[in-house]
Amino acid sequence: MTGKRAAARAENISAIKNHARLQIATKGANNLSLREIAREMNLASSALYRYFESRDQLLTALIIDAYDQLGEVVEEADATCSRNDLLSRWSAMAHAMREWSLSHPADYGLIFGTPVPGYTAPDITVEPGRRYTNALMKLLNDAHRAGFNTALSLPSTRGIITEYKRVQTHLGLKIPHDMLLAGLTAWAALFGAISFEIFGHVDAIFTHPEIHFTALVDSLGAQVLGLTHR
Amino acid sequence: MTGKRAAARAENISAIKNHARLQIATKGANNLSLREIAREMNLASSALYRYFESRDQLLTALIIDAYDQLGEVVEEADATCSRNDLLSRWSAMAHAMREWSLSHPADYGLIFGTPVPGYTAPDITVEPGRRYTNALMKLLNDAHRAGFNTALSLPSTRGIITEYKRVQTHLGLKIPHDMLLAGLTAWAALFGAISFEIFGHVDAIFTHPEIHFTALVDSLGAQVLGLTHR
DNA sequence: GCAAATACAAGAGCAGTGCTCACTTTTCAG
DNA sequence: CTGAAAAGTGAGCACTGCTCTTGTATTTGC
Repeated sequence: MTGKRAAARAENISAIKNHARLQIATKGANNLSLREIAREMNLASSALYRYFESRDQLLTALIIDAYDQLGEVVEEADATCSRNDLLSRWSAMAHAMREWSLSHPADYGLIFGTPVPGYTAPDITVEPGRRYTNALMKLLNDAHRAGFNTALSLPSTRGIITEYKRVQTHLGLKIPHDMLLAGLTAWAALFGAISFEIFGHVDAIFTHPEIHFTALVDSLGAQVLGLTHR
Repeated sequence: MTGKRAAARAENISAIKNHARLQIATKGANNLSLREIAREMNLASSALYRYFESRDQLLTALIIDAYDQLGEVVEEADATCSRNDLLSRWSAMAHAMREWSLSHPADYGLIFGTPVPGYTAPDITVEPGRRYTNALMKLLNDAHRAGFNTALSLPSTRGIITEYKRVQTHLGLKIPHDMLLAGLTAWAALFGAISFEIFGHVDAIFTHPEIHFTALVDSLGAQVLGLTHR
């Protein structure tokens, strides 16, 4: 089959993406300009449409890449830890996520920031989007199987039981509901903290955000596993 | 001073804002078009520049409005509760924030979503931006003065002590460091949860997000106040 | 009350955008 | 070697934010 051509095509696609990423990082996703990419690549603007159907499709490709990168980073961090050391695994994954986010703020904004009202992410994005969540879910499952019990208890109202049962089956989790709540809380706090930092809402508050982040992650981990801290 | 003219001006300004809000809600902040606003108002596009220097300035005005609305909603929710019922106050404020966010997703995205890289929010936005935070901070202070103690304890490393001292003075908080950590965690989890819901990251997971949200808020409140849940 | 100052509005125009289409050039397979 | 498919071109459409000049309405100082 094609040799020269396919190689050139793959190279062009990644070159376009790289230029796009740089533009998004410097001028924002709104100001991503296909024409400018074309200019930088010494190409007619219309030539780009041989590689991406539209601006939105380019963005979708970048979103998928970002999800994949994040997932890989998290999986790698998890893999470096001893399977039984659940606290370390959680901590490693959380810090890996923060560091990736800080070094790729534009990509982070792309996947966790304001979505375009009309634009519903294509189905192709859901699978890579689940990659990092799956790693966290596995950790929860492992924690349960290792015999950990969350400290907090949740009210057993009718509503929450049925709701969390659905969540369990949907996420493929077989853990007690209180642990599920603790896990979801940790998940929310993690992203809340990272988002605040990335989006510049705590610039004036912290001088060393990583110190606070470490404390936050440690206490969340201890809470999920039901350990009195230290 | 001016009578007819000033009234017309104020009316025009709010009319422009309303059109802008509608556009942002339906087509996203990126696709906000001054020309389209002008068309809808039967005005020349250049006439809008008598009211707002630029597109960015219009957005800034909307951001300030959004912060103010959010702050007001939170303050009102707080005011409906008995001063001593700290759990209810926390719960009321949290739910008020979620409900405002759900009914004003575009405004939420404007203030908590992906910022424009080059665009640093003008100083005018910081004061209204602190309004809702101040309400939460006051709650933390009141909780401390009422004698509550957070359950979790944090490691007293050199770094975190100096860092949190800075945070204390910056936020005007005189509370123990462990309570500060618990408060910041609750803050992050609250926004993480709301962001996930508004930005559509949990659409497939929850069928009744408010049920989970209630459980989340309750357990966070109990944790900050050092209560074993229920 | 009237003229001067001020605010408002209009419209043409500039440089930029995403995207399409007819067209030419390059590459690859049979 | 040839013909089809892929890649690249450039003009053009309808749109954008924003500026500048020109004309009109309103407010203000005298």
